[in-house]
Amino acid sequence: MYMEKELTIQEIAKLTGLSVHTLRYYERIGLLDHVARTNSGYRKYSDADRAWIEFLNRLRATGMTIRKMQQFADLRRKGSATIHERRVILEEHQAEVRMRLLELQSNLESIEHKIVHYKELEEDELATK
Amino acid sequence: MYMEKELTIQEIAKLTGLSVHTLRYYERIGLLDHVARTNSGYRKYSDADRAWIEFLNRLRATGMTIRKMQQFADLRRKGSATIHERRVILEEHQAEVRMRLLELQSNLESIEHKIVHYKELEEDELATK
DNA sequence: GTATACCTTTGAGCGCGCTCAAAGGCAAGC
DNA sequence: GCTTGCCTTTGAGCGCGCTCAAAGGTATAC
Repeated sequence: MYMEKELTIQEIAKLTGLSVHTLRYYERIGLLDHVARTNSGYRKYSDADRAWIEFLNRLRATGMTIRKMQQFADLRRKGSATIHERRVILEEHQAEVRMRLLELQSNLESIEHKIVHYKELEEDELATK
Repeated sequence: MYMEKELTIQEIAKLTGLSVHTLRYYERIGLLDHVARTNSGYRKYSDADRAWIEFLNRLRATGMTIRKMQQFADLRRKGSATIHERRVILEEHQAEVRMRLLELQSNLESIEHKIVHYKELEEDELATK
């Protein structure tokens, strides 16, 4: 039988890149379901917890606000009846991220032009010395 | 002779997308050089001001912090002797933005996979009804 | 000349996403 | 059994990037 490894808060922090403070904070605000505890009250994280945290990390890394992630987590708690609603949220988010990517690329290009301009100025500087 | 149009704070706000509050704030913290005034003390923005603000906007849109922008603005005030230093800052920023772009694309792909997964779940749901 | 709609400055306040402090309990080593 | 270093909860604090409030001056219309 496959035994799931249970992780301490330190271990899950290391694996997910979140701080232990942030892990407790995310639980407090409902981003994570109430995490299982040992007899003495210490948190123990399951592989499912880990997968969910890593998904939250991707939402966060793409700029989703905590409020939106809370909405998503709430729907998830309600079960499979909310799958469509969750997909809609992700699709809206996807569209936003794609737009931001385009803008980012466009702004990056402008900055790259500026860099070229500075290079030319530096070369002129050298030429007249 | 080409006459430069001088713009009121409202006009420059509309053109650059910054609020009038933010324009005054940027000036206070040294992102903008002291802007010219009318006799009665009202700000009047030049085309050069406008170009600089639009450049700041691109730095901001690509995630440069205000502190970094202040450094850049300080170098700019010191004149052409700092061109090389400014280029270095922009190149470092460029590298960071490129990395963030890659991460963003990778995270977006994961989210897109999740969307596909949700679609499949929805179809299964329909099939069993 | 007065209403109203702008402008000025300075300093305070806010929303976000954490981050930390306080006070106390638990686990493992010696 | 005591030390060291972890864990718990609750509530306060912080840094960032604005955003607004207060108090007062100015410009234009009527």
